[in-house]
Amino acid sequence: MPRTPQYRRVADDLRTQIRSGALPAGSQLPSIPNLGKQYGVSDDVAYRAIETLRAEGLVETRQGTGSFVRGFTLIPRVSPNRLSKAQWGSGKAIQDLDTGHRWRTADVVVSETPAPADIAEALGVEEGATVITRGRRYIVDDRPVQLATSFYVREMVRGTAITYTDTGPGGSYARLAELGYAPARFEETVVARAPHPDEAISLALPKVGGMVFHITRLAFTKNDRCVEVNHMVLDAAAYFLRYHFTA
Amino acid sequence: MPRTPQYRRVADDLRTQIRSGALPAGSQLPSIPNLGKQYGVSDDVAYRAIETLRAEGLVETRQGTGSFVRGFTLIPRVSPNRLSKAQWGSGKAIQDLDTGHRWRTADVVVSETPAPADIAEALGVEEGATVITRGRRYIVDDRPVQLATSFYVREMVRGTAITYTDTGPGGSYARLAELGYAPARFEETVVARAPHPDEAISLALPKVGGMVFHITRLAFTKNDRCVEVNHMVLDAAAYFLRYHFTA
DNA sequence: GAGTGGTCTAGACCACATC
DNA sequence: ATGTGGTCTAGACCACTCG
Repeated sequence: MPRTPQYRRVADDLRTQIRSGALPAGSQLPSIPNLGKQYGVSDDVAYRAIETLRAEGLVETRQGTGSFVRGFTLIPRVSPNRLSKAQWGSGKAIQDLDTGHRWRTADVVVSETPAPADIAEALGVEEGATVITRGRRYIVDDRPVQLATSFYVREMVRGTAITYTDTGPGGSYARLAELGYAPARFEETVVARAPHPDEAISLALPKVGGMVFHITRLAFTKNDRCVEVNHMVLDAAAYFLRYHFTA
Repeated sequence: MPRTPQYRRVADDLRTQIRSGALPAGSQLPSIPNLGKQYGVSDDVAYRAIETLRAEGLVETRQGTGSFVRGFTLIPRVSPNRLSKAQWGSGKAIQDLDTGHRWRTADVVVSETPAPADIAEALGVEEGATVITRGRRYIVDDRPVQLATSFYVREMVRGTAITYTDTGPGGSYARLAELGYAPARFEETVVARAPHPDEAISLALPKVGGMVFHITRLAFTKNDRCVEVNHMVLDAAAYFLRYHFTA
């Protein structure tokens, strides 16, 4: 008869209170010393109980302030729609489609770097060849939720607005289309993994238990030329992904 | 100057050894007491270092035996292909496509249950109406990696092979097609979350730090009738997902 | 039985946020 | 200054696995 550990008992009890609504979203949990007293356990056990809930994405902690019940609204990311030609063909930014949230981008940085092996292979250039990279961070409702880095073949995009921090109406796909490289199809690869330390900082993830979606998207022209590689790292607790396809 | 905690130093060092190949896949890590002595920290700190690596999916622990470096081969799950009509139209099982691994299913259980709200809404029946469920577990290379439960409208499939444990050549989609309900398009919704306790057991996930993909797939006929809801729970450390779509 | 992982305590100390 | 989270120790005890 494997008796359930104390930290689990505490976590289970708090989880029940959260799900039942007794502890509504945004409300503050009892402090760690208080939890310890309430349940008759040591502070360390109370800490680990909260750590467990944090790993489950139910609770969010602010240093020196307290732990709070998180809201559950996941951001939809509906793939075929957001990349449809109708979108970027007419000046709309991709993220305008992901409804009901206040978007903004930050820390846009464009640079030239040698291509890592996987990027080079996808883009069809030599490993170490110079490629253009566009990095940026997406912030939704004041919460950093996504990092993205796009890679382009330098000769293809040199001197266009893709190399500016503002790519202009319709974004980079509209610019690629103007160059005769309109994306026709996409391939996305999704893995879930723990964040790297720098990603954990940029996305304000908890030190333990945070997870990210790592999505790699390749954009191909109708001639099957790969014209963009986009590496995205999303806070997995903030998003759901939706895909459509036919039989 | 935020000095890095000890358990992190230990974890970082082990992680480096793993990535560098000094600790190859399958090899055993030093025991917790030994780690503590080596790094001059308490056993508890050594434990938490290993706990961190486990949360990152790098290490796997067997009770009373030791901790071991995990392998990295992810199972591909390529969605449009595996559900193409050509597949189930001609007697092939879906998983035959996911190459290079030894598949088998286990614990197939068919039953009739009252429909939960979300299922009922998707299938277009009353909440609580009786639906057919098909649960099963997928095992790859002797490792349980996926749970799946499909839901069907009872009146639609009663008396067909869908209600048997073996659905016959081409599987349930072939049977639906024979009934005039051939799936024409699919919608998949992906979230990453911590496993429920029962899922953690069925998938043999670590008690802390394990993550699952929860994928909900709806199958629609060409008349936009939803004929199947499929809930899948995948060990997120075992899979990568791939999707194709057009602009 | 000996070695392994897993849980727990009491108390200590640090870092951070708020007043 | 006080209260919050976060890390650490030394030692204890339990459960599991293997020989």
